Amino acid sequence: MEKKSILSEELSMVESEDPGVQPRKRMKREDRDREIAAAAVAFFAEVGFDGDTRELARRLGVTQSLIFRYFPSKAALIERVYQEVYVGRWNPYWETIIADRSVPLQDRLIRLYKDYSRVSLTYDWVRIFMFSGLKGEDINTRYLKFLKSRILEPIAIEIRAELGLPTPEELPLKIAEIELAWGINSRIFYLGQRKWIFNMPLEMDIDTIIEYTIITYLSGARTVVPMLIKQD
Amino acid sequence: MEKKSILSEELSMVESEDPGVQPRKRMKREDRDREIAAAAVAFFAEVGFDGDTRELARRLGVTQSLIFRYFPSKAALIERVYQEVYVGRWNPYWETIIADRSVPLQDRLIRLYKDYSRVSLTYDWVRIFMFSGLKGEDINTRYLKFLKSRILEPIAIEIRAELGLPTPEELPLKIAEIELAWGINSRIFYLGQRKWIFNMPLEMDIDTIIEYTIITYLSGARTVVPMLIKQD
DNA sequence: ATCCATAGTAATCGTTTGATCATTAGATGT
DNA sequence: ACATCTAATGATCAAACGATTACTATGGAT
Repeated sequence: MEKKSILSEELSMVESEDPGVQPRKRMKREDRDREIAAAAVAFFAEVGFDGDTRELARRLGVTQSLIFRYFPSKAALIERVYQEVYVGRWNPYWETIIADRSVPLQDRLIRLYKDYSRVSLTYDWVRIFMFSGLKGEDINTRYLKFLKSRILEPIAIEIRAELGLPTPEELPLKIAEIELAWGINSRIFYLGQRKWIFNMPLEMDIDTIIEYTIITYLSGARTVVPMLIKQD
Repeated sequence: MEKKSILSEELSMVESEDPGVQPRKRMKREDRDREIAAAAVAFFAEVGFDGDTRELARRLGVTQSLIFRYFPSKAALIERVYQEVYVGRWNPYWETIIADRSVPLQDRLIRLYKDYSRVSLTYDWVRIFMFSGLKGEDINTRYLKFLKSRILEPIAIEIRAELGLPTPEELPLKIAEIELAWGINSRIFYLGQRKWIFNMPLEMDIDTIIEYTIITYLSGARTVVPMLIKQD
């Protein structure tokens, strides 16, 4: 692919064979580390975790062996990608929005999901999430369990309060109530899948869809939740 | 892996090294073709399309080269998998359920999605759909466009009728109305993802969740649809 | 019983890919 | 200007993988 003659230094001022050939940048260990990690997120999000390290190196403008001087193995690099995406992008603020009863529930949910979608409806996030899930990584399971306890169950609790129904202390949350909250989440996440995986461009503004989604669900909840908490 | 001494024929009656070693089955071309295709669906659903043909052959109990005697390339085999899954499993009956106004809309939708879920919420289907989507195949886009025209838009039309609102001829369907139908679909499909990709076992019966989902959506639709068709 | 079309195999080729290691060169302190 | 530390390179290995080809053996027709 790339020719490197012995005369290359004589030609160094003239050579412009490739637009992306820097002479050889020497970066601080920490900076290069972050650069590789960031590029790996974008690269694996695009082609999946079977993407080869040579192509990743090419996009970084470095040699393939350099990647292995920063990460002991490809698996370790992928582990780092998970850290960047799952751990690094969680915003604890989301958890506080839900519980703030000085704001109407509908407004809270709309604000929450508009904000959440800024992170979880990005190209990188949606695709990494699916690639790692399909790979069988348990980090997805852990993430969703975390999401369930920090977002979905709180939503179910707030719907109880909104409808003037018993608190979870008085009457434990039914599984079906949590399923309802899963419903909101699945609706939103699927928008990202349509856009970033299935190549079905959304014909509406995402924020507007989120508004309709929340309104629809709250309206549905008013009918369904009183009904389902009466059952055994 | 597999030892084959010159004496193997002498031992042929005694040898039981592997439970799965048949002497060498000679099948009719058409049967073997279908067998390979079926095994390929299950295999690629499990490991993704980067799964190697040697492993697939091992599971079939044949040599790797045999696969290439039935399919000119791995890409052709994958194409066959798409045919099996996308084309082969669509049931035109679904389209007729929706339009049957002798049955209450809620019942029609529940019946439709219970039946649809028997196909599209299987291990193979969910995973093949995601793997091919992530691979960038346009068959997913085509499938979803088909689904939109055959299922989602009809649902939006029936909701209009149910609520005594103008027909699409009188007032064209709004994008937001179709989005609502996407909402039902995403909710259902996500159940399959939780179960078959994210390893989050569902704590409720799928059929029951489908019932609640339809009820919730119809209830939400009663509130939202009259609201959104009034807008410009 | 024999023939023969063809289902199936074994061996092998050329790439691709993760990983290793000896060597080169860029920045920093003195 | 020089020495030194180490970031970065280039060459290479071994295993994995898609694909090809020459050969083997099975079962139905005669």
